[in-house]
Amino acid sequence: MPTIYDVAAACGVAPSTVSRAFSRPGRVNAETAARIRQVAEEMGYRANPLARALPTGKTSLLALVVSDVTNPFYFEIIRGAEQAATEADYTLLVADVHESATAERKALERALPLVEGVVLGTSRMSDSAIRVMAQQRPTVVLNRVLTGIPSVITDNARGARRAVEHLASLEHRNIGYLAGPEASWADGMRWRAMREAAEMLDLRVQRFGPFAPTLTGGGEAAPVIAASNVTAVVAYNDLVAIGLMRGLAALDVRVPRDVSVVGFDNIFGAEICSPALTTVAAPLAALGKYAVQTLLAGMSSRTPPQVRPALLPAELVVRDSTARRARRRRS
Amino acid sequence: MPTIYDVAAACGVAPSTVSRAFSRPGRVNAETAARIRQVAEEMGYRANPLARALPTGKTSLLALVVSDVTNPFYFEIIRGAEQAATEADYTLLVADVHESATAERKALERALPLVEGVVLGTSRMSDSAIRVMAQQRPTVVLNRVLTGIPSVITDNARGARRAVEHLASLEHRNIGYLAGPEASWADGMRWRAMREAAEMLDLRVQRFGPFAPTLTGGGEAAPVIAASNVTAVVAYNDLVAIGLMRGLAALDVRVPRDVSVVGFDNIFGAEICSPALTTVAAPLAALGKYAVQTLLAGMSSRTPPQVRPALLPAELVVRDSTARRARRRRS
DNA sequence: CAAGTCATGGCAACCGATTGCCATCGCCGG
DNA sequence: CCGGCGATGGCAATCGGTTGCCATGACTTG
Repeated sequence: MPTIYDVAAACGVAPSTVSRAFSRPGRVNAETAARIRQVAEEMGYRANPLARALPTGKTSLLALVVSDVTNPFYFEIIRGAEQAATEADYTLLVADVHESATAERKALERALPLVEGVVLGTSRMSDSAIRVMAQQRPTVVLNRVLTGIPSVITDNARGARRAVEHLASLEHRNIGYLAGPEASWADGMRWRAMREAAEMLDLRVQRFGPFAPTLTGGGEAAPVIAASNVTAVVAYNDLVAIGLMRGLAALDVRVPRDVSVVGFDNIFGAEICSPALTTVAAPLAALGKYAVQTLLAGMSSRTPPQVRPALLPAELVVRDSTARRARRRRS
Repeated sequence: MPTIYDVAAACGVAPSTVSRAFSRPGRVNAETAARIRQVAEEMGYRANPLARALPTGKTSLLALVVSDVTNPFYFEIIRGAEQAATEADYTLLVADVHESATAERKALERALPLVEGVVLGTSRMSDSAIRVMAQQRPTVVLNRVLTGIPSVITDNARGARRAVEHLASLEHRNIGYLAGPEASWADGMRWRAMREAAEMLDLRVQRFGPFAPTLTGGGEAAPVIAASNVTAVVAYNDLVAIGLMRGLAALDVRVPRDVSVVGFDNIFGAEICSPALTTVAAPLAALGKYAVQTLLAGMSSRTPPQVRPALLPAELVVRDSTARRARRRRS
């Protein structure tokens, strides 16, 4: 690999001039610069990003920390984030932390010195740990609010409201909520919004769980729901909802005939499962993209910007897992 | 951030000694080393990976290039790869190239100087381009064979054979294959193995397509299949198979009653779609893990190892999308 | 006791870029 | 004709580790 020294020698100029020909366009004579670039091109010169990063700190690397890469929730987020990063000439480092707070710390420890900024997808770390992190590197948090730290969140309240309204319009009066992890900020939001919406519409809501935010977790909820008197269920997320539907099917409870089910997030899979899942669609790609853009914005301006969390709209996608309440529950 | 110079000053030794205390355990007096480590610990010293990487080239970074992060095919591969990387104290850089050869080149160009090695998930690049790449950095190719370059592949031939045998045992005599992208190495393998297996069992196979390896691609295949005389279809991959099933459902062709469908890969979604998909399960996590391990092995030994591609077994997972051939096709 | 070996630590070059500061030169206005 | 300014290019320090080589001193061995 040729270096600026090689190019400089070939051009008969100093290395610093070569460097400036690339990074300080106006700083060097136009003709000289053109000649240098020409020669560099011919020699196949590429700047070594490590060498550049050492004195400047500009690695052009951003980290996206996700709790579980195999969770379809992240697919579109990753893609959106990567797109925004690429557009800004950054490379995205996706770190999977396997739902473990310790793995998360280790992954961050490893990646932090390399990256210029961090996007924390639904982190399992404590607020204070995140704040410590945010002092080391510009940070944006996804789907969680920490005062003082920029965050991008889905408008879950609105989504939950839509879901409850939808169920109410189908004459459900008795709704269940399948709770996710206690530590989940989104879970709290969703539950609260549901309760409020239910109160407005004069419905009854019950909380079940917590359950693991996985297919298995949803499956475990099935007997609980089957034994309850709710005619509709809103699940913490799509994975749980799908797991629940499969569990209910195994118990011979039909969806949506006997029980209506609504999920959250609209992940890949919500559409292909059977019955296709009615769900509150989170703007996943936009979430990832906007998070990275916010991060980059915060990195370029010296002043910590954006005090308020950015709220991205959620919409209800009605599919086949919700239906008008049956006259009576099956025995 | 304290540096080795700070630690050295605090200990009254030379920076080189501090460096060796960490990287050359035996090279420095045990007591001195212990003292240095102690002081370093107290000062919160962390080696700067950039500074270390500059002279040594050891970035502890590996790249995994995937054609599309949102393709569920990659989820487990990514996880397996990341696990193997983490175990070896490496960090995995996942690059999404959006199914575009040019984006792939650009992403590689950006990442290559940073990483010590590359795993190419189903690459869209030409063989020669890959060979050029492989000269720059140790490379392992996934699901594709290039002589001279280590590769890890699924035993598609065996999988395809199993699929055909399964269909034969269900009395299907007339089988269709939904082809994937022309450029796909796996597509060629699967089709060839199917033909051979069909010949052995005295079945008839027809090739349809190519179709895009997506849900949409599968949907587009539905009318073609409906109009054909095959009673069973093997699709290029699960995404196509699921798309096909949805398309057939829309045309009122029932699966598996009218047509049996088999996919490839056993992605997330194969299990939750309806009917649950019978598919040739690729050992996805193992594939990713083994690819990284092969890469690391190749990096440590100076000699290019492993001439033969590693063949990982594929198994048929029988679910609900295949059934005994009906007496007659619906009109 | 002399010569050789080993353990230990320091010096300084090096990786490849960036950048503050200085030198040179041409040109301009006074 | 002189002082000053802008344009241009070079020098050398710097980022933070790594490592080849050398110096020192202790210990072993014949």
